[in-house]
Amino acid sequence: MELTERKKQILKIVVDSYIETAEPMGSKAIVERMPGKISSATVRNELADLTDMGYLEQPHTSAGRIPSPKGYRLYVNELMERKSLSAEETEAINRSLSGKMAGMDEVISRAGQMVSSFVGYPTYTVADHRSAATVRRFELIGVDSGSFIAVVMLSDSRVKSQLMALDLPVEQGHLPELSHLLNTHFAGIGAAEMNAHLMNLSDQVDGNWFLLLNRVVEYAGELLRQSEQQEVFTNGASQLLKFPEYRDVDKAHDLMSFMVDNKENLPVPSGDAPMQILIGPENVNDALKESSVVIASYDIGDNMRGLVGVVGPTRMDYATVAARLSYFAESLSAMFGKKNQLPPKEEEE
Amino acid sequence: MELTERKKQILKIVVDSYIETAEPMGSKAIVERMPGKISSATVRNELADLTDMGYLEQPHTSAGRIPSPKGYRLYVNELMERKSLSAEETEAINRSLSGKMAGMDEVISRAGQMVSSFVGYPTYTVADHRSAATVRRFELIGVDSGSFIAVVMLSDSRVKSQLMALDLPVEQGHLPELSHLLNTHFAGIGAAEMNAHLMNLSDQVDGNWFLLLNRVVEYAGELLRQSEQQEVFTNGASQLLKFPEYRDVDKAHDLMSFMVDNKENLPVPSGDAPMQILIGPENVNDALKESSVVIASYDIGDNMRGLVGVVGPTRMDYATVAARLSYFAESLSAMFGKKNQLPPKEEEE
DNA sequence: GTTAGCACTCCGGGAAAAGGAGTGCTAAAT
DNA sequence: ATTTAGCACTCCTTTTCCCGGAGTGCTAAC
Repeated sequence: MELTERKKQILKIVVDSYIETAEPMGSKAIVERMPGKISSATVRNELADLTDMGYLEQPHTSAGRIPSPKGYRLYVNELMERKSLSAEETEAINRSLSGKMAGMDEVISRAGQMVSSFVGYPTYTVADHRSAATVRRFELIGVDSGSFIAVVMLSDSRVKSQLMALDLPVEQGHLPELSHLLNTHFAGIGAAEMNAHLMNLSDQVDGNWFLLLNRVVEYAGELLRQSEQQEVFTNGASQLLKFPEYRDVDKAHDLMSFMVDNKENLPVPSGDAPMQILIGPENVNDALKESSVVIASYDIGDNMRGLVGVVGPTRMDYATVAARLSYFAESLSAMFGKKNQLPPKEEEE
Repeated sequence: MELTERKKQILKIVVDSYIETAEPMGSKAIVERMPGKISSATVRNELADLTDMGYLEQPHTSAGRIPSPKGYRLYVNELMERKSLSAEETEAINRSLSGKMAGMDEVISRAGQMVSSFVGYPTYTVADHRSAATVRRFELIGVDSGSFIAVVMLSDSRVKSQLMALDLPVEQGHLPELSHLLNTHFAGIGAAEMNAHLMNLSDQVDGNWFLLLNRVVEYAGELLRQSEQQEVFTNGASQLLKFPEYRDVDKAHDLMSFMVDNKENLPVPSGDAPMQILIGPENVNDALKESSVVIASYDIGDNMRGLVGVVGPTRMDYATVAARLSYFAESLSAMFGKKNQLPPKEEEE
């Protein structure tokens, strides 16, 4: 059977309507939205065909039609109108992006929140380190006789620091030497190798020094492990409750706790496409089989990519989500990808 | 009318039962739990009295009784058994606390998660700065000709740092001098005064230097404003869905989105008590009128207190929550309050 | 003060009935 | 060959009604 233009037109009407109302659509309602004159009986024939072909489904014998995953897929690939954002929308997104963000860490964690409130669905974010992070530079700053600040600059240009105190006296004069030691032995290597190097040093340096070095290296190792860990953050899970498909508290609870407790299993993009849409059963994970996910990634320089995913019912408003999400991703890429690792210079306020 | 011992005993049974089952309790069921022999008719008389006195309520004429907020209040103040934790429970809590936590920031944000998973209710956390934060020390570290690291140590011992790049050349040799300038002019003062001081400097120092200083001071100011902002974090909101009182999706949604969008209005402790319980209508906020909140605070040194609140239905298991929460708060205080501002030294793993 | 007995209330669940939206099919029209 | 009108039929949804049970409040006796 052939997928005529008219069939596509009808399919699009059904999907658009179902996305909006979450109600099955019948032949009469379709006629009203069709251009030209056509009878409901004709539409019914077309609907029967579309159902045979697998693009539509019938909740029960005498109900209207709703889109099947296959129907959504066709809709997303061919039928849906690529929306462009209105001036107000781009303006609003720009405004939310222009707020103060102290560093990339914050960008990543905030991006999810911002996207979630803009698209009206829950989101999740991941910082994707293309290559394993290493320490680019150590620096020790003396504070007083018992404590010092360890500053660690990572290969992805993040800088982390922490006050450290030791029970033994920290001789300020030696800190530059110790920094140098750290930089020569522990810069540019992975967390795993650090421990080995540390062992080697254990009998080469003074015991007190070793304790201090050990402490700093442990801290650095922790940072590296953290960044390899690809922590996932979720935002706005409660937005799910707005949708009738999650009026069933158990369904809502299942998905929400999946998003919280099983974050690691949320999908990540498989190809290189800037945006990816996974519809219902296309998701490998059971908990997502009745939901859809839209994933976009953005560049934040230094071999890092941010990833933000939008989760919603299969009846998600793909056109709007895709438009907003891609604008977001592009804006973020523009802000961070270009001027490598620099925070945005904000003029306003 | 007088509140006899027997009335209290009955009240306690009703509250205990209702907390467990969420079902109204009738006179027969009460008799089964009463020691000694007593008839259901007698219990009914007592129930009628307790209802008159406002400690119990009747969902409808021919249903059993449920506790009123006043009943919960009495229960919490006098009746409930102060539970002590089992060895397994303290062990589990200790284990969760012993994990790596890189700094106080992380402690605060993790505490909420840990408590939430331990008590089985959603939580929120606030970092409460007793006194306004200031910068204790600035330090600039040269990286290359165009960039440097700004390290800012705050009065609460947090250390923050960020890589900064400027369009103008950063002369490494001048950084110590600039650090000194920052420390003499901007240490120990609030964010507001910083701007004034900056103005004064604008014509005293070289233009390029000023740009650099400006950048660092702006960063520091942002950090100070952030810490004054008392950001609230919420955790585990989805746990609400477990409770029958939130099977009504709208109620769940109301409370959940309140916890997310109106975080700032979540209650903070009013007195000095280590723990505070707000029951139903005792909450000023409408969204919480049918829920209860248990708040505890813990000491994390340097004039800072962490605050963690547990949110649940009025039928919350106060005894267990209070026991676990106070153990948590005490443990955290012990870890951080004592050895001022130091991260826990973890031996294991 | 306590208890047995009893009439009464009201909720909750299940069955039956009514209503309605929508379909599929047939046969006629284009 | 496609489109259309007509109609019987299906099945969901809502409403109504009925019944059983849990629990109460009251009265009268202990």
